[in-house]
Amino acid sequence: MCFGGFSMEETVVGGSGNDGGEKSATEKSSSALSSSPKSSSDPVMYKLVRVEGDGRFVPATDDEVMEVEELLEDVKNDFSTDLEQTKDIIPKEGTSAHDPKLESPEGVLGGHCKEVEAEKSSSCPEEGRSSDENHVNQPGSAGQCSKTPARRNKSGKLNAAVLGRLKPDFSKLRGEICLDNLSIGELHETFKATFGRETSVKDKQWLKRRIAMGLSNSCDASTTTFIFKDNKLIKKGKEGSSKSDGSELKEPVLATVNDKCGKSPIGNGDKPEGHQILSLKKLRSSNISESKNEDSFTEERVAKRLRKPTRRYIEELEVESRECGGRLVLSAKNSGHAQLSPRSLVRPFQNIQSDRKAVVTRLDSLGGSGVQIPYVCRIRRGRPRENCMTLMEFHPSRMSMAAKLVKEAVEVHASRRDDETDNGIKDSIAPITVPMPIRCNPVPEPENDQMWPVTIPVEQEQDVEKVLDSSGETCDNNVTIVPTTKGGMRRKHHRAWTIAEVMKLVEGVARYGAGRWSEIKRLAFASYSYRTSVDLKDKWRNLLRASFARSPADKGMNSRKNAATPIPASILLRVRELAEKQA
DNA sequence: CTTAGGG
DNA sequence: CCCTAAG
Repeated sequence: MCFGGFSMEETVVGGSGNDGGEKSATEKSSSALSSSPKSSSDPVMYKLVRVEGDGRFVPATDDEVMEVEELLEDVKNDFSTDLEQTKDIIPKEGTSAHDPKLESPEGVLGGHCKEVEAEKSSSCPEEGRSSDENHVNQPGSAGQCSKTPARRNKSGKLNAAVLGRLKPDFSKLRGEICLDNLSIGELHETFKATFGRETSVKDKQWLKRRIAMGLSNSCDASTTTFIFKDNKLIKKGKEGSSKSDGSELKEPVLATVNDKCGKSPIGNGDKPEGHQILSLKKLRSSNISESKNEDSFTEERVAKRLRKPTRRYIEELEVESRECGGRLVLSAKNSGHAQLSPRSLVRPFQNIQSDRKAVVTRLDSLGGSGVQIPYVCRIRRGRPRENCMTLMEFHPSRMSMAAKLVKEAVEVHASRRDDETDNGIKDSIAPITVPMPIRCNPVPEPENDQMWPVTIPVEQEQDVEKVLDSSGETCDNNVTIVPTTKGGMRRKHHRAWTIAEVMKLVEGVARYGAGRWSEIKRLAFASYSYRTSVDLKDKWRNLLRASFARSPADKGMNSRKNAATPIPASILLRVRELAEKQA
């Protein structure tokens, strides 16, 4: 679980999001910092402190304490071991890990805790490992790559624990895992520990793949140099492809995955926005490679998937992910919220700010508004005009309503800008204001269907069309939901063609020729920003069909009530002429 | 991005 | 109407 990061230390950090520019964070520190790893049964006391920019610990305020209290309350019993490890996640100046557990022969774990600090600002895997040399005080530590994953998994486990109030079973995640030998129940446990959520899937194979991928999903598998073999991660390539050495494979099952990936996508401390975005890229790809097509998944496949999945693929993935308690960004985040606190839903934006790691966000600067929105893939690129009602109907999922609304708001915003550009209308756009309470009123006016108090210019052409539109089909309220295969749903916004539009289209075809759709759109359809060139083409196709089909004889179609714009025969005739002329 | 064609 | 493969 490399996103929706909600590890203990992060939670605490988030709880004190009152750093007014001052780089400070609140973290808890263990009063038993020096305790040995085996003393996990010892009573441990935790004190909430803020870490100032210089590393000093400052006692937390009462508010801060209260912020985290209930969280800790719920989980502290489960964290006898977790907290033990957390202490090494919380970097402390000059503290070196004495934990023998943390000093594996490879120095894998010993080094990483230092790196955490510097990782805050380190960069993307493709750019190579960040060379924040100043922080690595670990002589003879193993390759940098191997450190991070170890931490990641550790954090991942913490996340899982906090998110799902689950007791992570580290023994299952530590060391080599032979998923083959696990029973369904054990697989479920492992799954739980890996993803922080339950699963009811009984399919052993599926579980194994999920878990395997889950453990390796922190980066795009295609960029790794590891492959799966017998449910173990094996480094492929020159350096000992499948050493039976064992020592090399012990920890690596968890720790090797990120060879090239570098740092953990999980948030540490104050992360620059850029970092989040980069992480998200990884998240997306990992999501993609993680699920779907489970059946055709093979070991090598991890490294094989190079082609960027199509949008539809992603959508379907989203659906699937939802169905099985998905790990997709939003779903996962939301499920986490649901379990964490109902307040989350009430104040989504505060959460974004205070629990930055819990809500995967990106900074969106559409219209210069600079809104921080939950990261979602924009499925719609064209005309995202769905109003709230249809939206809600469409997404009965656990996807956070707030997230959806914000998403749509931004999309609408974006589309509006497109429209303006199309029409050459320039106007300043008011900053998006996202209402905290979720209220949606169906707005009939199509060009005003954004549900946000956003000031946006209205094209005057709309009024023109309203006049011309005999059928009164001006609003695209009629966004129908069409079922797709795979059981998913897809929005289909329909906007009936008016006679005026058809006439313009015919005229455009006559003038510019069929096929020059972009020309026609630009010159004859400048007013109708919602008609794309593809729409024109489709409509023309339909017109052709209609004109040729109906000309021989006006057959029984008449009885049918053609409420939707019965195209006048004259136009049809014209269409036929044009078609023959061009053919 | 545009066009063409399938769904 | 939507999606995608080709220019």
